[in-house]
Amino acid sequence: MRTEQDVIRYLSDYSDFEKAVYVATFRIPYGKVSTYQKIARKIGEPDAMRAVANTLHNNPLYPIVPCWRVVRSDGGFGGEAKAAAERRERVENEGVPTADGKVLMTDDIVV
DNA sequence: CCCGTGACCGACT
DNA sequence: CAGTCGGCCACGG
Repeated sequence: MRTEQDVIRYLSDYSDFEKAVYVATFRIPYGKVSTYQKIARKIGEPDAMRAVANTLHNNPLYPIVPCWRVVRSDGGFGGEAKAAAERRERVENEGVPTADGKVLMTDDIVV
């Protein structure tokens, strides 16, 4: 369970949409982040950012698939407060700059 | 097939 | 600047 192929194999029972979401997220490099909207665009479903969020919420491959590296467009972390705080810590531990509980959405860290 | 749900977004009070 | 609102969408019941 390390390569992208492993991820796809594990998700064999999931929909193509879900596979695409997890694979795209799997590609986000350490120390960087992406947004629900960008992931949606990447997989060819520009208006499905909401569905992307739902999918990541049920991430069956945590922590193989780094879902915590996906944030809202404004750099904030959604979801339940406690869980959101954990994701924020993880992101900060990877060296991503934050302020006021939000990621500083600079072009050098947002993929 | 319709309906509710939700880790969203942008525009508009 | 904090809320609200309508639009969008995959998924499960």
